[in-house]
Amino acid sequence: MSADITTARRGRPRSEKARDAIVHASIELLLERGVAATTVDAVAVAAGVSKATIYRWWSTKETLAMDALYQEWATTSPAVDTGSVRADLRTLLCPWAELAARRPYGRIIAGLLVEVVSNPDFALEYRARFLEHRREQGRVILQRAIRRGEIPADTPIEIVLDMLYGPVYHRLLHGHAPIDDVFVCQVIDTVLDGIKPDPADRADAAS
Amino acid sequence: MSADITTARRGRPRSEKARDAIVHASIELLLERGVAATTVDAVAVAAGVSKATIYRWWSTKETLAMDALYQEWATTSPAVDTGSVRADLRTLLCPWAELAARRPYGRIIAGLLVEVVSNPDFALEYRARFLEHRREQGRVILQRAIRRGEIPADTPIEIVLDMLYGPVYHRLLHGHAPIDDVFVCQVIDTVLDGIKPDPADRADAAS
Amino acid sequence: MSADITTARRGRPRSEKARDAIVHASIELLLERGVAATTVDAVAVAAGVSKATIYRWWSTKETLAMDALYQEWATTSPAVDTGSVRADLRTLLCPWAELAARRPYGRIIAGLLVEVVSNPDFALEYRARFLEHRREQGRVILQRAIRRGEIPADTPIEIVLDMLYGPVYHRLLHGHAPIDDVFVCQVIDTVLDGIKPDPADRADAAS
Amino acid sequence: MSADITTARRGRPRSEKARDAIVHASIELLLERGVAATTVDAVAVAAGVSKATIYRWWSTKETLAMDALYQEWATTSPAVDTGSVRADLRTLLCPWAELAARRPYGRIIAGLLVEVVSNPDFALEYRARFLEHRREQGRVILQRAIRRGEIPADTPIEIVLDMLYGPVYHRLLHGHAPIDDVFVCQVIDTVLDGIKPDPADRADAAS
DNA sequence: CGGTAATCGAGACGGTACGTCATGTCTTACA
DNA sequence: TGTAAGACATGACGTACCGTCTCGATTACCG
Repeated sequence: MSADITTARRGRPRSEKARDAIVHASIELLLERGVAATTVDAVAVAAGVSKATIYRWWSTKETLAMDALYQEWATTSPAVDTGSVRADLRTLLCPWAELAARRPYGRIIAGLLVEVVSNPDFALEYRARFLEHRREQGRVILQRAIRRGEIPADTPIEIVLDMLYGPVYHRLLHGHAPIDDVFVCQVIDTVLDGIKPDPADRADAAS
Repeated sequence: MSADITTARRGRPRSEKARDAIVHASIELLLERGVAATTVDAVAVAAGVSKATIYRWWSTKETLAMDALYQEWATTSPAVDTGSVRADLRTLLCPWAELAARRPYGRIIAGLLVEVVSNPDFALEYRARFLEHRREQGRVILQRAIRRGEIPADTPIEIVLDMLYGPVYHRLLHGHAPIDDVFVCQVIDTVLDGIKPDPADRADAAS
Repeated sequence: MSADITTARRGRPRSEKARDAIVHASIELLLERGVAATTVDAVAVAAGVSKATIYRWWSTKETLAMDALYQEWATTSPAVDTGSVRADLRTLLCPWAELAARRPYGRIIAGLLVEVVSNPDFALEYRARFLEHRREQGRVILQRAIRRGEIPADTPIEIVLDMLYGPVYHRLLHGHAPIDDVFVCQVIDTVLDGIKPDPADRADAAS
Repeated sequence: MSADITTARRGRPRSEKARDAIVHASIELLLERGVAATTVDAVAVAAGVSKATIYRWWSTKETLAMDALYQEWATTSPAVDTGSVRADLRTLLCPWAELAARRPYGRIIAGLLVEVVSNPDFALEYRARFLEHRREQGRVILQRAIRRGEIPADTPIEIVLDMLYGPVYHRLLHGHAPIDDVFVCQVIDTVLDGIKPDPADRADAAS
């Protein structure tokens, strides 16, 4: 990942100032206009940088958009152990949902999803950086809950994760309803209540 | 809404053959390549139609993509009354999920969402045609379930709808896991079980 | 040219009103914008006529422009016999030059010449209607002058005609200098004086 | 006018190879088809160049056509002093007329005149490059002839120039007769003889 | 402290799709 | 059959963006 500190690199070193300016300009333009309407030329101008410098470090506009989004999106609240699943999940999801709602990140995510659904390599990279990291934190919480006996041992964890993140992404991308704490808490509650049901109610589920 | 049957329309009438060819060619190209990589020229050639004819009826590529997707997507299974919520929801969601999984519709939807998150007018139209119609059917089912006493009267219906559709869209757009009947049924079961919880478990929910 | 009055033509007869409106609208638009910038649609709208009606009677825009120009341009002052070549030529050329100078006919002529230099059939038609008619009148004057003994019998008539019309067209098309009576008369005088020179001056012409 | 030799020019320098290829391809296509039928796309393909590169340097097709024509047309025979007006004018006009007759330059000129008669700015530029340069050489010859006493001091030089160039352009654009040395020499002779007439013949000219 | 080498800015380049526009044809219903 | 209305195929237009490239200038290290 990081260059060997003893390996001296020849030539002029990469300008960190330029990198920061590019990522910063990108995120602003992307949030304002979305991926499609953000041109690399515009980023270059806004960052006070040459277009060649951008393409030297990012092979496509989407790769740059991914890095730019990651910069903001990766503020990871560690999966703290509060003692209860419910609180753990709230601690995990609420700050993230708040972040998602604060600015139109949906514009960038939608643009990246276009690439995800068509470009398998990009999809791998995208999921690793934006989905898997957060899912892993949820997974830890759920497994801890199993150990604690809060939820059944046969809980379908992957599906539960989709039920926690899916509704938030749904509103983020479609914009038909707001993403607020009430919404997130209700989702968490319903999921948690749903995975430890009263057996008596499930009589008709077998049909 | 309907044209006056006695009012003769002047001029050459619109070619329905051309319209069909355009929509057909579009859906094929869109599924194959996605919205961004589908060019209007390519649609025109594939449909054996002039580019001008396309632009006469669809102002943007996204509008055309919406119409093309709608053609396939709008196969509405009416919200039949099977007698139980669980079966009603399965009848509603399973065929739709199967359809969604059969071909890469995610490619088109992602392309349309790009427009949705940036263009409010388009978003209204999109939601009316692709979200609201299906949500309304789910709403009917849930309200019937309330009348039957299967679920509480204070069930937060809109959130429940997001919990039913959101996870499916999540997998459709991110492609991290398959959309099969097991998944859809599990989502339905968890949601239904979650909205009629044992009151005793909710002690900490009030905080 | 004209339809046989005894031949009964089936169906609706051609609308002379439409023909006039088309030619009239054409000439106005052509003078205002030139041939290239005048669209057939615009002519149709201005004439209150269908585009199909225009194409029924004129196969191309240029053909229509030719007819429209001819309408105005064909005001033929008959080659009157005043008794002297000089006066005959003035009577022939001055009114025509005045007409040419009154409105920007050069715009239409330039547009037609584009077709002339590339389309031999059009060139034949154009020359027959716009050049040959006027040249013939000049030819008659010059031949009369030969019979009268005003100019030599071996006068190269075709070249003389080019020397009379060429300078006027030159100014008409290039617009570098005005076309007025002084100019036209000077051209006539110089040509007439040039074709009956003092033989003594031509000593070096043989080299 | 000339760039400061010490001022280093930033960025990739303009490709002279591309410029030459564009002008070359243009002149060939223009001569073959005329201005209207020459598409910028065709020029780009023939020159092995991007369309954007053409539009970067030439704002319109006509501007490009002007540059392309100028490349060939600007072969200036300097106004040599042979000792007699007649020979001077022949030396000036005959090679030019030969050039004009060799290939269908009329096709290009007609196309440019369309712009000349409608676009005043273009007209200025066109006249400066294609008319004025040659007229100036004729002017020099005629003024030298006045000093020598070969022609009257009050010779209307501008009109004489129109009488020398006009007939050639007339045949070039209308194509009704060939442009050969006999024609050009006859024009020169007639004009020269016409501007030093026998005063006795001009009796009726004053009216 | 001068050479080497990678970076940077500027901006021209080939390529490709865009959405518009004009031409000339065709298809209706009406006169 | 001629006409108005207007949809149609064709194809060029001029613009815009992408990602590559070629310059001269800059900035480190390395010898």
